[in-house]
Amino acid sequence: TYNNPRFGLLPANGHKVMVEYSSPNTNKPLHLGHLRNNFLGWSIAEISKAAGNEVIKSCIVNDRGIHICKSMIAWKWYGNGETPESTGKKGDHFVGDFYVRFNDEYKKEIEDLVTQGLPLETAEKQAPIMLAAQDMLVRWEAGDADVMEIWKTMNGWVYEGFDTTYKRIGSDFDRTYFESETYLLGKKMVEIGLDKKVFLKKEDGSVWIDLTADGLDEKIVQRRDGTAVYITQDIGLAIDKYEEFKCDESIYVVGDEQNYHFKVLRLICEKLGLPSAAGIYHLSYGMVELPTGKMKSREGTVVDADDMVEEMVKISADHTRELGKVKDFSEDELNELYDILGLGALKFFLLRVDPKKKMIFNPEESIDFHGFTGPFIQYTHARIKSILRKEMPAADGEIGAGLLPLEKEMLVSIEQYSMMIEQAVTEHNPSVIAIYVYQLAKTFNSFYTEHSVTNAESAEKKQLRLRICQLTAQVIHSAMGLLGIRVPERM
RNA sequence: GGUCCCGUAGUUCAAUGGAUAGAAUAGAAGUUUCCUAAACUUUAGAUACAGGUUCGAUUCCUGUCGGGACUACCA
Repeated sequence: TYNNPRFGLLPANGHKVMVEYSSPNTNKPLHLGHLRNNFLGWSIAEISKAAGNEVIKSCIVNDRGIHICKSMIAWKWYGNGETPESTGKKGDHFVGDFYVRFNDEYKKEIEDLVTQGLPLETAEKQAPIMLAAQDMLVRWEAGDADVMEIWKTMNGWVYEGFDTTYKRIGSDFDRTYFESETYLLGKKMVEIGLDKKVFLKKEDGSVWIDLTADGLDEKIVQRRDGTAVYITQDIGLAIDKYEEFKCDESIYVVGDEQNYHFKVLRLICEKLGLPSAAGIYHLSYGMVELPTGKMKSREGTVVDADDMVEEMVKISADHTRELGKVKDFSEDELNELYDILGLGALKFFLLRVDPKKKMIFNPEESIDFHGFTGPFIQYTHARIKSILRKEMPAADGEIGAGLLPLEKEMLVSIEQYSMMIEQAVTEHNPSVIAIYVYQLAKTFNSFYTEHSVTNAESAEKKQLRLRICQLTAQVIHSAMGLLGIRVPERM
């Protein structure tokens, strides 16, 4: 029979898993790379839930550090009291512009110093704007009131911008951590590590760990001036997270450029004897690159996340209007459809490839709406729904004899769904789901062309095919849901 | 210099050491009196190079060439 299908509802694995993703910096807006990160993290979390795990989605906001001080100094020196409101800019873009400004001014200052006869290296260290940023970081860690006020104000602007973007792309978190809250615990661990002789203090006061015995180098964990570096806060965060949730596994969705960082982090946690060490898993995903190479914010070659989303929605709107199939939709219904299609195309594009591999995005060629794409699958769903609006299958039924090849293929394909979820969760790989649901839709389209449902040869055939339609629509809806992609009733 | 990753149709992506290396797109040729042609059908097109292990290599090993990441008192 074909009743009571299992839509990936696997017996509970019973693991408690934390998925950490997004990890934005509060000195610049999100870009295409963040979108891949967000979609991956969100999807991995949902797939893990479907496999029966308890999942906590978390985000670590890198809200402190020298890079944050850079945009703060630039705003203080060149901002003239401007705000996002006064300029009409989105908060994260507003602050990001000052980060760019810092680098421009820094570059100028270096050039000036070099023409004055200083060697480049010295010039880089002595440029006034850089010294000011470093000084500001020290004052930040000391809790200087003026610095804290600028910091809170500017970060507030950025969070407003991020919230808008997250809402737009459907990203959400159960728990948000702030580096400004975890770095102190990290610094405390530096003290403990020194006592345990895991870390060593050099003559100038900087603190290091010697990992040469593990095939790595020496790694700094605290600066000469006593301020924390990136890894310091990550040590604190690992403890914080474990204390709060006691997860079996902590998946960090972070780019492969940080492979070394996570090797070091895990080693340090092990050497400090932290119980969280064993569960650290770095889901190392490949960078999104342009045909010209890596995206670099300093060279203005980043693809902005907000722009990207709006571009995709616009293309889907143009395309929909051109086809003219939903002329009876209201303004709101149309806008919702454009969002569903535009974001669907974008998410599917980023999730259909193996996370481990870097991928190339060519801004000259817009993301496709035909073939191995989100809209292809969404279209298949809409077509099925069109049939089911006319008639639903009876509650029960038998497959009957004389199953045609495409009918059989559909039933087999539908059955495979739960296996695919299992594979996807084991491999931490949403592309398994994307490839599967594409194959399912593709097979359905052949089936649809070959066999009529409403005008089937017999009443039994009609029932069977209606049932196939219903099951296929349900699997598409569910599988696309695991990728964070909605499917329309009509398009 | 050291460590690691990558190189598959014009392009973007697939292939636990196994059969004729799969898709999509761009190209060529077709399919709408009948459930939505964002679809379907047909066609042409690729493993960087040279060795080695193996009954068998896109996959494993060595070398060459080409590309990238990391090796920061950046995050």
